[in-house]
Amino acid sequence: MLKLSKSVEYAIFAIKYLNYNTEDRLVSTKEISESMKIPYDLLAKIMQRLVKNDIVSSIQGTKGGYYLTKPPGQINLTQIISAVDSEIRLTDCLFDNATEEDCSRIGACSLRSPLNNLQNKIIKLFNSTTLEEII
Amino acid sequence: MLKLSKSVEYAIFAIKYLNYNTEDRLVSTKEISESMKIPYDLLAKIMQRLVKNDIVSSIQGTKGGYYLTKPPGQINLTQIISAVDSEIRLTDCLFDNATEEDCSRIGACSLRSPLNNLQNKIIKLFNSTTLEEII
DNA sequence: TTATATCGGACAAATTTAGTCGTATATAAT
DNA sequence: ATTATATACGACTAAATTTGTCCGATATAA
Ligand code: SF4
Ligand code: SF4
Repeated sequence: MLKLSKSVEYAIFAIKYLNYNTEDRLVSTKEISESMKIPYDLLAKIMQRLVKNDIVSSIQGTKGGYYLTKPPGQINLTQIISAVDSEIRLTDCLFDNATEEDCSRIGACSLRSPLNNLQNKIIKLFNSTTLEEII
Repeated sequence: MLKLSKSVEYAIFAIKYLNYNTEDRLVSTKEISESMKIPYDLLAKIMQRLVKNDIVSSIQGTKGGYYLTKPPGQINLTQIISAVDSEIRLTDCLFDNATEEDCSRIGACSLRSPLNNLQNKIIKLFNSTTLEEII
């Protein structure tokens, strides 16, 4: 269906919230969850993935929370999708070292190369779409 | 996951096959199915949708089958996705006359407009990607 | 009349996404 | 030390979507 996942939308909302609230304090998942009306447990996992991908940073413990690792202008859509969902793959074969396990047609498929070009264009578009424009 | 559906891939394979085999004869679903190794019943439905969207034309009955309505250069990815899957919608709200039924945030969502711009760019990219390049 | 084809919708299986739950760990405050 | 509040992590369930199947109807050439 070629849709952004809810998780990606939630991640964008969270980053937006952090961007407006990270002056000298940390923001908790609970605060974002309540303020943006995002299911707490789901958002918690999303935040962890954003941390793992160095988009936000975290401090554990009481009074802990999150803050943006870098300004929104340095965060792009590809990074968020990769962090929160998975790598962008327009088809089952469009990544390095794909084998017949991934798609049995892979050896003789005439679509693979042109679709790879298309995927590169999409990734390029998403690379150039920063959170600054979306927020 | 931002992926092309199998149905879209199958549709492209079918169009490719038609393009190479529609000199003075009709091609049946069975022939495409066997030649391209696509599940017959699924392909049959895909062909019907392509007909409905005027991408291919059909003749019923014995010796019936399909042929391309227009040359591959005049068929683009947006048309195929719309025909075979559904309209491209990057989020639940990104179409004309979306209401709160579609997304409760719709009234006050700051993401909607920028994501709409992004969707337009994707559609533009897909519009400019003709089957001639993919085939 | 028969064989072969498209047409159309209902159905089922498989996969993916969305959301939930339980537990462990970290840390500030009491 | 204990408590309260926070992140971290993984397993699990539920919902939605995609993929594939089945059945009956209609069309038409032989
Ligand atoms: S090899 Fe061809 S059929 Fe298989 S996933 Fe890639 S593009 Fe699709
Ligand atoms: S209104 Fe906002 S939250 Fe709702 S679907 Fe559109 S972009 Fe997403």
